[in-house]
Amino acid sequence: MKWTKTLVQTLREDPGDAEIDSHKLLVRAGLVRKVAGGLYAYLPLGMRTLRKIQQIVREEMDRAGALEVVTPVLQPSELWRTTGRWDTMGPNMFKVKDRGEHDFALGPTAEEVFTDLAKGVVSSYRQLPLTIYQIQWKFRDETRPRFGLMRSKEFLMKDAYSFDVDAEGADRSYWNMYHAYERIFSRCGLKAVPVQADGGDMGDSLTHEFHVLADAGEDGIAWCEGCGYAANLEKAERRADGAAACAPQCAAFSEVATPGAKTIEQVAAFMNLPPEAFVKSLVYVADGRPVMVCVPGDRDVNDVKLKRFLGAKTLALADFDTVLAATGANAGSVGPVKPADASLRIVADASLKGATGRIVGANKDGFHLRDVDLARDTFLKDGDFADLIVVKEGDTCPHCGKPIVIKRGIEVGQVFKLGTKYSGAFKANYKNDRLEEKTMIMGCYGVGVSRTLQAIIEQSHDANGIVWPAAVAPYQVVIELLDPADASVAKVADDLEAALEAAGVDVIVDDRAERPGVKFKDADLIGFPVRVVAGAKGLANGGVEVKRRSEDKSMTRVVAPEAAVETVMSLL
RNA sequence: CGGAGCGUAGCGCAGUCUGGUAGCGCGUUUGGUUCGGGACCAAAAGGCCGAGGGUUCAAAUCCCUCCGCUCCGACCA
Repeated sequence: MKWTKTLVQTLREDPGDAEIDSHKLLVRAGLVRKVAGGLYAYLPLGMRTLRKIQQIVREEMDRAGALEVVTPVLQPSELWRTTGRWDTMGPNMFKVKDRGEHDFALGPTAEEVFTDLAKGVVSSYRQLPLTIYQIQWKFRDETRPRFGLMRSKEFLMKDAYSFDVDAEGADRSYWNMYHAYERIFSRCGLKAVPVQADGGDMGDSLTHEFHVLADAGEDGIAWCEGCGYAANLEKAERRADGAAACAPQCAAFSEVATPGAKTIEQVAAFMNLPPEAFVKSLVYVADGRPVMVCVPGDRDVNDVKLKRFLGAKTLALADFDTVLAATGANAGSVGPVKPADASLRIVADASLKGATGRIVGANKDGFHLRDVDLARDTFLKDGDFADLIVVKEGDTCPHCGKPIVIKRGIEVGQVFKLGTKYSGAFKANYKNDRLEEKTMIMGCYGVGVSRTLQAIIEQSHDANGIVWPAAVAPYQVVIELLDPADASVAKVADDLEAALEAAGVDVIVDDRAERPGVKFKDADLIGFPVRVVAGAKGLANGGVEVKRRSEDKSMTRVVAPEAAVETVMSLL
């Protein structure tokens, strides 16, 4: 391909609305252009890379035995009502009506469609196990699209769904996809790590997210250098060491006036004590009933863990009136000792078990209690303690006891055991060999294709631009034809282009009448993995110059034009 | 959905406070000189100043309404 025959428009300056490097580079290198907030057009270079990632995904899915299909973007509301998600997905889903006032969704995912499809197509155990997938555009009405393709309203996603006769089969399907994902990301030149994640509405289901570690990542990941434990912060556990008792014996609790001090920070400053000396008490409403949660003063409640522990369907912080009614005080002065509502359920983080000598809210505005012994002064029982806080850097790894570090990650894929949540709702059954009706066991598996494109850039760039892994580069090789007007030099470039194309290499020839500096800058910005320079001066000095994008200029190899193909191939 | 900021040429921005008829850099086009890491000179094209309404002799500029975008937070398969 000749540069002048395709459409490459690079920008010298960063786009004003881009925040992170990969977003800036996507636009500057001419891969995408914004159409509107969260909506992007892919230009030829971006399209080529997107297709290469798709192709890798497709090949690995096929290799794993999954079958490609495609289902409509536009999905009838009936399917979503079957699982109740028409309502529970809420405003995240784009909803539209046809002229007959029938409701449709622009698919944000496709569990319903695929389950319904499998129900219609599968009737016998002989057809199972089955994994089907598609690569299709998905739509989410994001509250805040940001970071370019990372969080957009429309994105390309590969979603796969497995159907099995039993739990063991579902397990095999799960790990089959898990390993396919390892291959996909590895072939994309990405270091993606599987981390344990929360199953959301799916209960204790096994699920892993694949994350590309990057400072720009939106998810926090707890990471143990000791044993390799990796978990999304929503899920991450810690080993809670028992609280130390005060010595030799605790005084009875007493009231302290703390006028105007609402937050732990304020009370801690007022009493001149560290936040750890306090117990932070928050009132939530779980399935319509208020619940108080106690955590150490310097820690945050993990809503996901709390929701799971309470077995609640809905969970949110209580409003001020509810807090007042439950405790007798306004937020900022509430605590687990004698709340106004004596039947208020109280739970506490495991690290508070045995805690003594703590300061808690007095359930009376402007007052706190000191020297509180949780066992002595509250009705907390052993069963009310659980791991309920967000893991922090330095916490103890639950498996090996080493300290945990916190990293940031970009989620590029997730594998998920669904069980019978969807197949049950749709009565997606099959007949076993004894003519019994059985429900299929499902799993679902997603890869964010467009997001992966950006994650690759985020993980592989330098000050000059993108450094594409060869497998996903828009072109693997750029030939810098420095003297396009010189017929003999142009012929060298043409011959090399033809020879490389014959060898199956994607190559672009920069045949623009630009100065060399401009061409080099653009080549670095776009990040073609291998660069060949064909110039009159170089040819007079022995041949063409070959180097990798990732290499310093000093690594440049000068080779005779006839030998260039071999050199290039060895560098890819 | 709360808080903050911004909408002026394809891109990045100034001009707005203090109203007087539109500017800079990059990019684009033409000509010339250059030519191995984003050259220089000359000329040119390109704007309903986000939209609508109001004030005024006069509005990019002041006032009102709406829309869009970005950031922080909340939320998030």
